[in-house]
Amino acid sequence: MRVLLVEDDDLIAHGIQAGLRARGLTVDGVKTAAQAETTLSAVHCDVVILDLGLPDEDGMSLLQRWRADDMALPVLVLTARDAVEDRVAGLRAGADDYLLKPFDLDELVARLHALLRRAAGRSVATIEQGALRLDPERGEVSLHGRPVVLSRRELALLGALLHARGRILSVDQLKDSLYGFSEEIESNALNVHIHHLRRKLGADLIETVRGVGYRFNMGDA
Amino acid sequence: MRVLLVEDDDLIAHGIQAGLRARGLTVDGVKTAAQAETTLSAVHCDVVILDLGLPDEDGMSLLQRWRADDMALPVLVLTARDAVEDRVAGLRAGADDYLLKPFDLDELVARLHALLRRAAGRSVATIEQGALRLDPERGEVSLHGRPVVLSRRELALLGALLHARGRILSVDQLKDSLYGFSEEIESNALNVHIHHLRRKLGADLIETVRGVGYRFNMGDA
DNA sequence: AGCATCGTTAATGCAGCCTTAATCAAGCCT
DNA sequence: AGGCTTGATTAAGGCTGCATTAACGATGCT
Repeated sequence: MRVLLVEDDDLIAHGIQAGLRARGLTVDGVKTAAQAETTLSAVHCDVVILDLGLPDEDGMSLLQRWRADDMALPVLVLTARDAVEDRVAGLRAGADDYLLKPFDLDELVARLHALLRRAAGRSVATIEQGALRLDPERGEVSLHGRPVVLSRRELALLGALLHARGRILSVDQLKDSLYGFSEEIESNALNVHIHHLRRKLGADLIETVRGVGYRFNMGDA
Repeated sequence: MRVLLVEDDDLIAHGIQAGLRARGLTVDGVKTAAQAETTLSAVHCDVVILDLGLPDEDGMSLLQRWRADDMALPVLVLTARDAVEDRVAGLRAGADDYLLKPFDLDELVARLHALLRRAAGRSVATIEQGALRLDPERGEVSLHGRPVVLSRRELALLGALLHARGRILSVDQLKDSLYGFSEEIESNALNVHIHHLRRKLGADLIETVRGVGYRFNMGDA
């Protein structure tokens, strides 16, 4: 899952990025509304975290513009102000959720996952597919009821594949989902992670489509 | 299916070509309006992807000229994101579809297939003929309900034959459909692919018309 | 600081696909 | 019937892409 973080305060931005990355989310951080727009038009993101106090444009008006343009991405608004009317105005401007600063990182993560869930049309926190169960929020996976320990990258990869619900994802698409703008990779690392996932979950769960990409095998219940 | 890609940016062009080829489409890439015209007059194509920002002539005027000349080929226009009015103008100038850059490759492929479908007068995504079913977009084939795995060339060949709806296609026509301008072949490779197709689908589906070519046998349900 | 785990890189091996080419079968002609 | 042309069949080789493994470096934990 890839998150765009729009936050001009370096300290806060850094903290959020570290926290989210540690929990397996991919984060692109930008500091201005203009950069946010550029990034969104260039890469695929799943959710936006938007601080309202930006240097170049008020976050609220940016959000309103997005919604006017039919930008459907879930947006979580961060606001320092404790004014109640800000909250109302934020939601009215099209925010899907909001959080007052200072906030608890765990709470932010929980709300992000809730937004992602809602955007995917799921009502429960876990994704089940056949004998596999994934709880993205807690980072827990089980197969046939037995817990399986996955690393950060493996979790992100499995999440992306499951999220695609059996559609084929190219290596580039998977890379987009696993690696932020600032951490591109050169090698076949993704290949290796696929291999590790297969070793832990069984070779048949992830299917190779030669010349195109990979897909999660939904075939067997 | 053969696609003419008119795009001057090497990076974008290369990405599109790789993606389309991986999905079994044949692509000829050119960089200028002049080359596009030359190519179109020389070889048969099924659809054109046209970037509006060309070095020698504005894509829009090129398109208008084509339409004035009764060029009926489906054209998908690529345009930069910010030019909303371009979209309107593009459609008015005769584009059959448009896509904003940057775009998702899957979306491009989906729209191309939609255009091809529309041009062929089909409303559904799959082609059914007797016990055979082909989904060109997903690259899936089934015979008597059982899935059959075909390679890239086999898919392209079967697609061309089905697209012709029982008309005879000469070996040269089939080659045109399978191989782009830059990848001509010398040998009887096409013969071999015909053989493989017959082995997988049954010998009677593809009929040989001696001295002329091949045709898909529509006779038997 | 030392240890452990994870992630990336890079090298190697394997498999599938495509083409080539050689041989075989079948029409067609004289 | 015999030879010639055209297509069918099969095997072999190369290429490409993916799988696999090992090693190195980074990071975090104790």
